[in-house]
Amino acid sequence: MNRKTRAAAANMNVKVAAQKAAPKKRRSAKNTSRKPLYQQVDNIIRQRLIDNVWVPGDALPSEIQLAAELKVSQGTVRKALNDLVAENLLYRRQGLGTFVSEHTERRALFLYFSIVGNDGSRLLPESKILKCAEVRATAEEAEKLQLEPGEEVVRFRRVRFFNNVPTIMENITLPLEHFPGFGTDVEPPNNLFRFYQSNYGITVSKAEEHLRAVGASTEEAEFLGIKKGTPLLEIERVARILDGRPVEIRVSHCETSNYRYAAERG
Amino acid sequence: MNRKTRAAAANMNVKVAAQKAAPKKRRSAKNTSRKPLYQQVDNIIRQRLIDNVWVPGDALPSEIQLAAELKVSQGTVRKALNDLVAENLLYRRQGLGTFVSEHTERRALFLYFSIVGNDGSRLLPESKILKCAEVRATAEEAEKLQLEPGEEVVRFRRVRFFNNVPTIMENITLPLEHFPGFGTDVEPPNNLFRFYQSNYGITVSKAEEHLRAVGASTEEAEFLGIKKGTPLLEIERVARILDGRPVEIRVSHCETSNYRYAAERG
DNA sequence: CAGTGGTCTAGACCACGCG
DNA sequence: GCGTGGTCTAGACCACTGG
Repeated sequence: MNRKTRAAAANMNVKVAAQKAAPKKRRSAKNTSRKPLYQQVDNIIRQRLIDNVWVPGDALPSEIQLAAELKVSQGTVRKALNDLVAENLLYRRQGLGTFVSEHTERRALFLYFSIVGNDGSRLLPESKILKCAEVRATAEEAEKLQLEPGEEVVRFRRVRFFNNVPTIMENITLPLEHFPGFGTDVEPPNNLFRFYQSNYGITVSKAEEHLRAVGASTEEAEFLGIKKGTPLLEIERVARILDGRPVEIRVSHCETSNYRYAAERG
Repeated sequence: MNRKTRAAAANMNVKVAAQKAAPKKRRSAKNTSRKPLYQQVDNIIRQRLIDNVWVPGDALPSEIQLAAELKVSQGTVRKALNDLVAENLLYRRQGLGTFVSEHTERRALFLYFSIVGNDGSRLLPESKILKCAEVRATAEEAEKLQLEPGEEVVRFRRVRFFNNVPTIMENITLPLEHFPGFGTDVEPPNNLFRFYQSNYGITVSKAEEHLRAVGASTEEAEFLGIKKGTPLLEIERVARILDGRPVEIRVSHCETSNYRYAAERG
């Protein structure tokens, strides 16, 4: 349902910091704040993304318009925008404009799903939810989600399939505060990040993953059709929104005889 | 021993592509090649790094000097340099200059070693080599190292310790062609990438990693003090040099009850 | 065609590191 | 003080997109 609380915004005091060069004349006041102009511009735009002044899919004003509004040169705006593009928050298309990134299927697949076939092929799994409940956060969950101990969370478990072969067992924990009605009012779909975005206005922008090897539990062995104790790849992920606040914990156990977790370094 | 074959270089025909604007006058020939100027500059610098015209630790000429040499504006050189900095090939220090990146302990730790403690702490393991031999590449090794099947490689096995606790078992394979005398003339040290760089002029610049869960072999169980079949985290890594050619395969099996593999996404 | 981002230039001043 | 990279501006032209 609903979407974007779209802040009242845009009535903010524009004017970035201080004045720049009057190329041939005297210098006047210097940059009063400490940060470079383009970082201030970056922060203003970033804050507008956080405040949903512009939501995923929207086009931003053109460089020239932003430059005029913020009283800086086009080049300074460009640098700020390019930094945001490098962070995957925006993308630009020549001749069209600058847009807020969305969690498309493709984006989810390449940016937040690291499991590939043994040959390197990428495919998105299907999902089946096993159970779902509103419960109190454990101490560990509360710490990772920056909640008070005992605060309410939604916790659910699902199994994921590649070509109808069960391969991954997942536990997902969400702070109930940010996801009212989750799992009771509506059935969560396969692509959760897009769901968070379209239904709760919550855009995941980065995540940390920690991996280890564990043995399959009795339940996992049953679902995955393997022996108890079979080595599984555990991926624990904490996903964060634009301002860095954590909004999801996901612990996945993957059967890796036919799949791999892929990463690049350097 | 030795280092840098430092190409004869620098006698190359400078002059990037075509001529730029004479701001107020007529336009002349356009950019004859297809690529943007700054990419051509990037490629020239990149090639000089590949050719060891500049070796790790060296300072590059200043932006102004490069701009003059290549007949482009300082801004164009700057963009090319910043792109290379973003790839970790160079680094810049205000007031000092632009330098070629080295494989320092710190760089190795943060860029190419992903194992952290359960609390997120980073520490470098010690190593003990178990065996080392020059052998023929298997079909799989040959394919991953882009060699002809049966070509000679150096293969060695080592165990790695955190605080004297054996935690990781590794198999490493190198093409003998690039590493003459490896493991016979000299004992390979703990930090291999720096060793490759200082002794063979080979700089690893990126790597792909593939992870899965496996059970400990009899030998691994013995060395790591665990039961056979205990789940271990397998990290298979192919390391590449500047021009993309693979130079090392490393397969690590990590005992992850006290350690994690850490990654960031997004 | 007008409007967008992409490239390129020229030149100014700032901040830093070192002698 | 001088040379380095870092920031910022102004303005030109190119390349792509859409109506």
